Amino acid sequence: MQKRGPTIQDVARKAQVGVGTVSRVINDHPNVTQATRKQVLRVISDLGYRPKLAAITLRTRQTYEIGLITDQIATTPFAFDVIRGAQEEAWAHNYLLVLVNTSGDQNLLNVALDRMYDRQVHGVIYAAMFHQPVILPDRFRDLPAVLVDCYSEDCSMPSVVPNEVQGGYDAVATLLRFGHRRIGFINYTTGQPAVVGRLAGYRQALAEAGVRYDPSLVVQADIAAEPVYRTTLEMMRRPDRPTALFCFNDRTAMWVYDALRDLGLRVPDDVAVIGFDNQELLAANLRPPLTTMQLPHYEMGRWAVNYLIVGNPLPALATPQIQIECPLVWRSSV
Amino acid sequence: MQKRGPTIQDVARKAQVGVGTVSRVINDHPNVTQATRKQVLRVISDLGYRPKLAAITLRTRQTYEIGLITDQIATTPFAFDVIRGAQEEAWAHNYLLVLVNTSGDQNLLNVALDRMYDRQVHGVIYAAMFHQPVILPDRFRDLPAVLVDCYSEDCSMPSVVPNEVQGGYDAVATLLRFGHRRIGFINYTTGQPAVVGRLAGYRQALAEAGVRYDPSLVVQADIAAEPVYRTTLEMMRRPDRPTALFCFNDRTAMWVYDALRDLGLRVPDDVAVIGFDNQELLAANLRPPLTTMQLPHYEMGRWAVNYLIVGNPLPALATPQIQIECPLVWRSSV
DNA sequence: TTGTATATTGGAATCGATTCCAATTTCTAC
DNA sequence: GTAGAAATTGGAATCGATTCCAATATACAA
Repeated sequence: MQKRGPTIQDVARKAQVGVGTVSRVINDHPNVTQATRKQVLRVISDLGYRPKLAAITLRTRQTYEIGLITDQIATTPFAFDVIRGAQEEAWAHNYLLVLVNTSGDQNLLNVALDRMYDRQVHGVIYAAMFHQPVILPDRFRDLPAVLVDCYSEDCSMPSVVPNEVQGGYDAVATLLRFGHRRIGFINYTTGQPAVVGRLAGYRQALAEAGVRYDPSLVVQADIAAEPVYRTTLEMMRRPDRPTALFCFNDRTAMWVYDALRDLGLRVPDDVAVIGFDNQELLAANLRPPLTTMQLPHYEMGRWAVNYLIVGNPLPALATPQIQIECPLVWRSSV
Repeated sequence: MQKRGPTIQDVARKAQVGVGTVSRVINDHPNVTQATRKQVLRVISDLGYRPKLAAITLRTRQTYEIGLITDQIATTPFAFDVIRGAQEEAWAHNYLLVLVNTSGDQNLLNVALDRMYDRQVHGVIYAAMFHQPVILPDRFRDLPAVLVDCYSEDCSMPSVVPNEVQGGYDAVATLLRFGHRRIGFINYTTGQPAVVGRLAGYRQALAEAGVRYDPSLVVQADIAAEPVYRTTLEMMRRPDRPTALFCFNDRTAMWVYDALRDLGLRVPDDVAVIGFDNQELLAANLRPPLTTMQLPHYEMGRWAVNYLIVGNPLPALATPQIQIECPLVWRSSV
């Protein structure tokens, strides 16, 4: 319920020109003399006139908004970085972000898409909570859309995901560079891309360094305090225990820290530890602060928005499937 | 760049009725016979017609959107819970959330407000990163607005913040109920509402339980690993060391855990620990999981949106200054 | 000076809904 | 069967911008 505010008609009348002229001034179109332009601008600022987006949209079908649909709120604050990246990129283009969370409910997702459609958003981003394949309703075809941290297996939609292989590779390569040869990998149990990708990176780094792959150094554990704690104890009590541990994520590393401390092993002197995700809250606050691989949520958010607004940077691929690097974040656990 | 999509005119023509009648059907207005209603609905679904929001807005000035402006992205994922709460409440009312982050830049804030104004949003929420007084540009008066996790000192704008006193009180009361009499409080160094409020709660709980207030049990430390670690060591090496520790936040508690472990003290058997904030990522994953007071970010987000949409629940107060309780989250550190 | 090309300008038509009023139909009571 | 009230219905006006076309003003060349 806002008060009405002046319209372009009011400006035109007060400036004694036609509405067309005012419009030309506002939109920096040619064919306006300096004199009239100045005159019109003065009236605009006198009146505090601001064009109403609804009217512009009706005429031009431009909404200057991007819809962001997130599938689920995990306890992890990942979604937030995607939102942040998307918002900043949108802002840089004079767009705004419109948010919906579907809590993983397929019906809600359809309703959300309808809403986006009704608003004539410029495009929609669908962001998953962790890197995974997804199956999406056909409704998505009616709108320009990009997938973030997920992908459709038939590659029918543009997507942007982290480069898990490179992340695993760089993590392990870093440990190798520090002279470690026996590197334990505490992986997660599922078959999701993060799990298989990082393992592939691990093996590739080993291979390139000429270190034989020892399957007994790779274990799988549920991501929970006790399983990880126990698994770590077991692995580190072996006579041929590793000198470095690559952890599936930062939470895992946190429990690994606990186990190591209880074994009297010091990080990084006795054992080097490297994590994954770069969850600031954990990684930066552990003692010692955790060296880890950063998931590029922020960059994925930016990329998606940029793709929707400025278009495909790789015109060769109709529906690009992008992977973004996971950079190393250096702290002091290696 | 969407394809045009059918309009209300198309529906009217195909259903052989006037546009007014179609509008009446869509909006469930009276004075339409069952027969025509059914007929119109059939055409609507045949055509896949959906009313375009821009046109509705132009006519009715209703946008069904709420703007959410956040001041700064801290490392803490608090903002996210506010967003989540606001989004869910908005969705429940058929509204959508529009996001902007200003990174604490006052200029950006003004631009953001202009954008919200141009969009004729129904109302705006300004959310701070931690509980604090704020000074805001006058531009805010032009739009219905609510402050979240902050307030204007002259009480000129409605606001909703956590009840710090109650939080501190309940935390300490809980420890007292478990028989603790010497309760240490590791507070933060600033004079922000959280610091003074929780201390007031601490003292009030003690007083009500008839326990004398011992200033030497209250210390202030910067929120960083080493200061907290050292402070904890000092306090716990005293002969009259406390049997329970109330920590300013969960990160603090995490470092307190470290210090206690290094002193050979066990949680909760030797020392009870209670935190504040309920940052899931930390509190739930510590060993043992941390009992803590929850900051009501989600609820504040909801409250703010609800206030903007359905209006003031306390008509007695023109600009309500709401405090929301911080509930205890029970885990196993007490 | 005059004719032509070019630069400004005003204002009607348009986007797609809602809303209101007048016209028509249906219902009620006698 | 008919007057009067009540229920439907169609469609013009409206919201506030952009855009296009015709009208006017100005510049330029011969």
